[in-house]
Amino acid sequence: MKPRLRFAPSPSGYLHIGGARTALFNWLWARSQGGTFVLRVEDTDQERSSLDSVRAILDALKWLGLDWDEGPEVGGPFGSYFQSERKALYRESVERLIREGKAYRCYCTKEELDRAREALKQQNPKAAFVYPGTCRDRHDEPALPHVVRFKTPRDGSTDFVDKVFGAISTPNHAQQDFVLVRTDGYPLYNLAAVVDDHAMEISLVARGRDHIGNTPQQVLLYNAFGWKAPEFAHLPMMLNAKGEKLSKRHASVSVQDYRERGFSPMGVLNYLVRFGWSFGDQEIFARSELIRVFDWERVNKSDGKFDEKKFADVAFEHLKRDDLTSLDEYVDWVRPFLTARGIENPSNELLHAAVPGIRERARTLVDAASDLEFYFRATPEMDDKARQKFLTAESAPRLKSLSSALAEVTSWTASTLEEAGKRFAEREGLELKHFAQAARVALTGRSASPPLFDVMAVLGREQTLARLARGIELAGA
RNA sequence: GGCCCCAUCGUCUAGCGGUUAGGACAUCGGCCUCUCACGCCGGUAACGCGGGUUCAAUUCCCGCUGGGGUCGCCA
Repeated sequence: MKPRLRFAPSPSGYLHIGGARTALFNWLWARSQGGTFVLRVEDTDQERSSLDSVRAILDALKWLGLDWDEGPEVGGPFGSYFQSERKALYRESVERLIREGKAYRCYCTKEELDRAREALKQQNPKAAFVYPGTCRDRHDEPALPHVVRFKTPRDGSTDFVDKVFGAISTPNHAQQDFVLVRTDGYPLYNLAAVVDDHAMEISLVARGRDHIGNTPQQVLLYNAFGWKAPEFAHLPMMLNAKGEKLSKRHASVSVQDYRERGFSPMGVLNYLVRFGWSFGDQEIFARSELIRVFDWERVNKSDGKFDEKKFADVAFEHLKRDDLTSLDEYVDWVRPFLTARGIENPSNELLHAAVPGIRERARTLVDAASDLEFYFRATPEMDDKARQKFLTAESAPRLKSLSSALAEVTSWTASTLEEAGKRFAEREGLELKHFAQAARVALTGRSASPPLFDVMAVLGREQTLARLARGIELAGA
């Protein structure tokens, strides 16, 4: 049997980096097994769900390349893939439970319960409020406003085997009569997830460890319905540097943030996959390789702390290596970042020529755009400090003779230019370092750039000589 | 507090009874060099504690300690 997996985000914000990791693990397993990856939108909370969030989450998943076989936009045999459109199914299911005495209507109001919860908290801040079962055996009056609660068995235990954590057993007395349906008729997470996972024939549910506590409740539901529960795999949590739940207070937590910061999709995925999963000493993976080697055996149990430095390094590795990011991809990806810097329609040819020289020094696409900018401005922006330090009166005559020497070069390539430069240096009794920085500032406006003769080769004869001329002017003044 | 779970360098991790406890990031030196990077070489740095089991425990078991999750008409 080919596995069916799902990612079931609730559309109440952007795609969280932890959510992206959950999606990734599900996707990887589906892809590696020739299974199906389902995307289901859990929008049963009318208050918090929004279409904008749906849009943002789909966009982020697409950007990451986590494509889904069934779900929004693509449809599938088990639709709708929006829970808000599946109310009838939940209603039917829960009515059956009530009929069979496995669930009951509860007429306690939220206000009453909140008050009780509050009162208990006053008495004992650490005590947890447990619904006392007031309506368990109350006379049923379906016309009155009510929620529906599950009639949790008072004794025994609920067990399941987790693919990551192994056997987990929870005594039923530790559970309470949890709510299945709200007063407004909308189902709650546990009910909707179970009904849908069953209806959509999900065979393995992989999600964050913060869900491990309601797995027993879901297993209870599967049993009550007489359905076979799927397999479960819980992933260790991603914590912030202090070991707390990851929040935007301490780091960027949305996928969109990393996209905007100029990380590549695989850079993001690679960091995420190594968080809680390992493959010997290997740190860097291409997408296809990941699909080939991913498995649950190597998923860790212990939580980890999110490390932006490591993340940045992994992302850089992907941008740097052309076996991981092709030149064409790089050019496509960096283009919007150049546009953001005011460079309209950067030439494809120039980009292809210039990118190889900057990719090993630009840690992100944002840096890359910054490093590339001078190529696209006939008069590059001058860094004042660089100019004062290197475009000195002493440098002017040197640049002048260098310029003349270069003007003689007939075949304008990095190696012929370098030869010409070295011959020039020898003739003048100079070393490269005596004029390289001045030339660099003239050509790029900065004191740091790719190797001088590479820059000249990319710039071309005309631009090189024009920029040197301007540098000489600035230096001579 | 109840219930559940976890425990190797600062961080991510390898290790699945016998290793000089390995790699990566970070950090600190150095090399390379026309700058900045990349790259290369090297250093500092970990098995939480206490009991068992065993000829032998980082590894298996128990306890402790520490950490995390959860206890909603959120998901």
